[in-house]
Amino acid sequence: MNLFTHFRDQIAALIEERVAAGDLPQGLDLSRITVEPPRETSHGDITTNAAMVLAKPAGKNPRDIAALLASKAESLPGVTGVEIAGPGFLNMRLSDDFWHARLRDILDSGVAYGDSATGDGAKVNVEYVSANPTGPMHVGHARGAVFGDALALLLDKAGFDVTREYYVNDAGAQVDVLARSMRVRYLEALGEDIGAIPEGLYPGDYLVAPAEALAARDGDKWKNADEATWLPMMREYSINAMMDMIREDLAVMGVEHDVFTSERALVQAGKVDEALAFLKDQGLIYEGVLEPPKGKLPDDWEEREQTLFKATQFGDDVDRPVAKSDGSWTYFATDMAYHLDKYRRGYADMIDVWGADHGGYVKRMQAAIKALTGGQGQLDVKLCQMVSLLDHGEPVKMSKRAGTFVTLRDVVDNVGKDVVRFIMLTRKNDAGLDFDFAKVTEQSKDNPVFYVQYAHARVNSVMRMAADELGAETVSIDAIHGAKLERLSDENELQLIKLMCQWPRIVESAALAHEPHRIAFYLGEVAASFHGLWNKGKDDKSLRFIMADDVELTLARLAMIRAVANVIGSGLKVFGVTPVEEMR
RNA sequence: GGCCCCGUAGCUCAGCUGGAUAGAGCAUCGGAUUUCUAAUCCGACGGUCACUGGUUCGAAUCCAGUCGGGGUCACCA
Repeated sequence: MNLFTHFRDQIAALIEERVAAGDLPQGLDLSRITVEPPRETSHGDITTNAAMVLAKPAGKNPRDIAALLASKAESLPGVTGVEIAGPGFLNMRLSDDFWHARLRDILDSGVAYGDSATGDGAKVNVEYVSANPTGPMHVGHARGAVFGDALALLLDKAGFDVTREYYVNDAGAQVDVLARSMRVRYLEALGEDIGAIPEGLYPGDYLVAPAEALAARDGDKWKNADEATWLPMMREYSINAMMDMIREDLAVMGVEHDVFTSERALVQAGKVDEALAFLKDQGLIYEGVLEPPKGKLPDDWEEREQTLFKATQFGDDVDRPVAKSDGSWTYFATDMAYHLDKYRRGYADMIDVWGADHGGYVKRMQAAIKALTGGQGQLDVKLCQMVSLLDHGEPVKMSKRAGTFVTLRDVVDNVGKDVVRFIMLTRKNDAGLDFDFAKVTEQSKDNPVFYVQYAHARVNSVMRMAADELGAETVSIDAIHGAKLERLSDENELQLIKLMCQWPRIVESAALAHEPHRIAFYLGEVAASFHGLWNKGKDDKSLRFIMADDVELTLARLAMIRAVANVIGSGLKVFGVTPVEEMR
């Protein structure tokens, strides 16, 4: 239960009552009314802006409206006090019983706590990674991969029907380059002296193994074949080999897609012709000459007639070319067809995760979707900024040529997938991110992964200790679930419970905003609150979780920290991070 | 030059899509603790939310412009 939406509904009902009673006018718009936790805890447990929002349309003073609602709000179940404050806030205090009941909810739900029906089963398509199938994944891809994956998990938790998709860019010129590079390695595998890899081909040694496998499978069958014969074959073979490699890299990170869509297949199925024909029918495709960009002119600028899409009609800055001079489609054209395809598969809601260097591409894609779906489809593009790899504050040098190229695999092998995933999600997607090998593996509170994981481990540690001290029977799961939660009356304990009760609300807002990083900050808060309580037990022995002479109180406290583990476990699950039981 | 993102404490960043006196962690300073519950704890200092206007009951948040940083800019994906 999201208690904030719960009380929002209650407040809305109160308002309807006043409307029925004639105290407030008909037809008020209640959509802007919010119920949220006040920033200042002295203002109570929940607060609503209802009176202020309604003041103008109702033609009344906000404090008068607040007064109108206050007396009724006082008798709502769970509410123990109501105050009117400031310009017309309605602040409410909730009973300890109410909070204990919410704690019970957390215990009963386990890591499913926070699951929400907000999405109402609506279909959402999240496209992420979509790296070119021309080599292994590097760290730059990792952020988008983790972000997209966590966003998908988050939307899923919030009740959306999510599909994770990977768009395979296997139609452009670069896969021909890949095929040619593979052929060189193939000849090498057959024992030929290939010398240096020719300029313009991919020199990476990741092609060696698949080329050897090909030579082992087919022998010298392709050695003297015509290009027209070997090129398509090499292309297909290489793409498959690279995609296998990419899938493996992703699997190491725990990233799995539901659907892989091939650009080449789209083109071959005529989807691009179809999309373009549709636009042409609407008069949105024309032959024309673009103005040169304002300011400095590219040196190789020449006036050129091309086939253009009227993107300007849908909010873009210039019209965009859809065909190359050799007659093939531009990337944009096939991408239009791809997004139309997604829309037709039932995804009016689309999310694309791209690198920030593709920012200039957003407007045209959104313009295209507007045109292709008659305004019915929606695309939110999440741009991920660069990750700087550091070690003890010093940049890790990355150079393909020098061979110090850091692959995703290297990083995961070094620090583990859980650390990579968590750290990648500790910043907003559109902000840069430092990934310092030394820092992210440090066991200190400066390290957010450690801090959060440690809280989870500490809960389990206390559980083990309780079993030792009091006997496993005494503190069994059943005993904990049957605990007398009303024994939790300390202010700090109640604060921790209240914080945990925000989890459903955090899930919903993060999901709707497409911002998984909020979860990382929230988990940090829960961990801090829990560690804080634990530390208080050092000074004040009566606050320790395990009170040997008061089993009833111990069980209540164990229930509380069990809930902490549930909330943290639930959050880590959204991140695709495995909670640890123990740290040694 | 056009467009997009960013600008919040000395540093690294939050700020719940418009709420009340703008928060946290480092760092600095001042105390506590001399040990075990498992990787110390508490407090203080610190702000023109880049700037200027606008929208309204109310703006760090939305809009316009200015300044500064980054990205990007016609057949590469």
